[in-house]
Amino acid sequence: MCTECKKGKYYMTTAIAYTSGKPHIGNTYEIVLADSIARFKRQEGYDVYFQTGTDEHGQKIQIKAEDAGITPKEYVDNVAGIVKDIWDMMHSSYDSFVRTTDKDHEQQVAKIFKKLYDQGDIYKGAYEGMYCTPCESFWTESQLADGKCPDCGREVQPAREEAYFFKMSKYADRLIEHINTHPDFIQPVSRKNEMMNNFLLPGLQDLCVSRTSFRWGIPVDFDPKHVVYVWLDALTNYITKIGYDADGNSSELFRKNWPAELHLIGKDIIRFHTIYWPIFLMALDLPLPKQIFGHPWLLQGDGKMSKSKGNVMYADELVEVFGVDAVRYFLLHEMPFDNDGLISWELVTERRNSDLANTLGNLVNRTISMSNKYFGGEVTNQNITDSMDEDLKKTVTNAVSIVTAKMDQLRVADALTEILNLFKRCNKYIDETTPWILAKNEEDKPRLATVLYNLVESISIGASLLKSFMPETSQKILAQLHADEVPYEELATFGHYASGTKVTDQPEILFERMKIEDVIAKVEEMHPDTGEEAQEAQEAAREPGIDIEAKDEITYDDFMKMQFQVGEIIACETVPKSKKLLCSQVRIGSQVKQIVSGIQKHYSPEEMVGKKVMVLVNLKPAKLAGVLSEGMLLCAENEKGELSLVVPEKDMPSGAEIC
RNA sequence: CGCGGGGUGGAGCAGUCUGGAAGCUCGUCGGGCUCAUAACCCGAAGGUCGCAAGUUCAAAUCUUGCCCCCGCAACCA
Repeated sequence: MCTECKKGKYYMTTAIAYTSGKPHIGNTYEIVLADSIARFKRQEGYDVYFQTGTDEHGQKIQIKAEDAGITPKEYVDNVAGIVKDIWDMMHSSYDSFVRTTDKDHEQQVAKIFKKLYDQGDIYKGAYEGMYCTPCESFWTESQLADGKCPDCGREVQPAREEAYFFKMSKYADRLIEHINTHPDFIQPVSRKNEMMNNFLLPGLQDLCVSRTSFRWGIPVDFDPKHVVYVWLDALTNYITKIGYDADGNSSELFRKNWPAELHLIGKDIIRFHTIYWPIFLMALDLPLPKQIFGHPWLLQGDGKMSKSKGNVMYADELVEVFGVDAVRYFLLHEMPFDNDGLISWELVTERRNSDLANTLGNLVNRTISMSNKYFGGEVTNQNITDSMDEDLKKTVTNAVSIVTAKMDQLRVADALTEILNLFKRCNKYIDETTPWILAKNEEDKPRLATVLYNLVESISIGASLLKSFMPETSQKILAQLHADEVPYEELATFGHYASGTKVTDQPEILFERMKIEDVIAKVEEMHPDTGEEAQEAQEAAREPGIDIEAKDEITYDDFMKMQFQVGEIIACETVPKSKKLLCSQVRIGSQVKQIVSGIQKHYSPEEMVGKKVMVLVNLKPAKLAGVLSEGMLLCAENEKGELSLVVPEKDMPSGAEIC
């Protein structure tokens, strides 16, 4: 037990990250958000237990591993390591990192499955529907497009797959009752109606909880050709990892911490957390979590960068350019409560400059310089007050209650804004009191000392409040001031800084201002090779307008690996599930290849037909939106992103080699 | 009618549930100041709140229709 914790326990979790690949900045957002909440709760005095982790089973991972020629376990070990590294790099203060391949988890999931089966909540049935073999997917009649697979457009066959199902309907009324009587259960509230109207009120369908079509999962012990399918495996991590035991021998940790106070998740998986998870818990006769917060997404904005690169933003690159706390600050500050947020290199740079370099960093720096300049660094409270001090003190001492109120509503961005307002108020105070004028008259020195004391004290309180959001920066500020962190309970009072203390005589700049051009240059340096088309460079050389990033030199042999031929488009149609893709049948010599291209915005299927175009023929085939693509049509792209197919200047026969 | 999100001064957003003087941050322009990281402080300009109709004394906010943008997960080939 935490003896210092006066406010009781607080168990919170993030969703576990799927280990199919390196998490991008949008995935990383969640852990930072969760971490700031966890740290703040600790600061408030709660006994926090904070769990995160990785979800490591499933067909996709099995396939990825096969492609990479390694075992699924090797594959997820690697990715889980990457995830953990990123979480650590962001200074996440989790208490526990669960992996769904952990033995204890796997054992409990198998036991839970058995228990639910024995008590009749899980039954054996069959998944019936139309099956598309290449896509390995079942579809209901209503999902089919013209009687064909909505993904790839191919024929489907009626099929049956044996599977276990969970009887959702049995618990639906109890869940509806719970949601109605616990208005805070689903956050933001707007999501609640969505769940009720779309899923609960129309009647819940039973959930398929096992699969036989792949092996990479937790086997159903009494029927080993099945593996437990995603949700019963993934969601249960919240209880298994803290020591739940289906046989009733749950650990101390579990008995103390369950039910969770907060599940923090992305808005895309709200349904699973607010419907299936509570019902699983009811079936296990466990209490439900207090609150589920479905946060919005962080989308990549369209800065200058993305056009030429199409690259994804990752936390490690952002940290390398901006530093951990600046990235944390951006993620937390920029993310609104129930709308999606935007991120781009430009936006982060601007935010960092204006808020962190100008408002905060410069404030700390100028305050310390003045203390050094006027008093040799010694900060003494002479108690020569003025009416203009009152407003400053009020802003500073009120901050904690406002921040706490915002945090209680999980309005982290608003909480941070409030702390920034405190620092802005300090900057204003400097202008109001004009210390450089006071410094000119010896008789004003006591007043000047008081002004600087008030500033140092205000900054100390602000830095203490900042601790949960930007731990490193908070620490650095306090260190430069030689101030102690102000305990949470005392943040609403003024005057903790020990009068007569000396601040550092060598202030370190907290956040250097950055130029957008420098940031972009640095980013481009990190992406020496994006594997884009070479002809873009030729295009750019001819037109005066466009320069693109230079790529590494290649050898003649490299070039000769690529086979280009003239292809004639003999048929073309849109790809049903996509808004950008066109699927063309391209005749190349005597054969016909199917090629998918992201050019729907620029060409209609009709105008494609009959064109003779440049085709990269020996590109490894891949599926786009479920449709097989066996090559690439070459296009030129201008700065607006407009595309033009590259065609031979004179008429050439289909199949002619381009070299 | 696949699902979902959105259209508010140059940029990013709040406000919409619970109608009642259109707000925040950044940028721009002007002024002030000089302790400081070309920073800080003050002021100003700038908006048919996507379009249309309706309800109302009153609509960004409620109703209906329409237009447009974006995302829907793994290198848009």
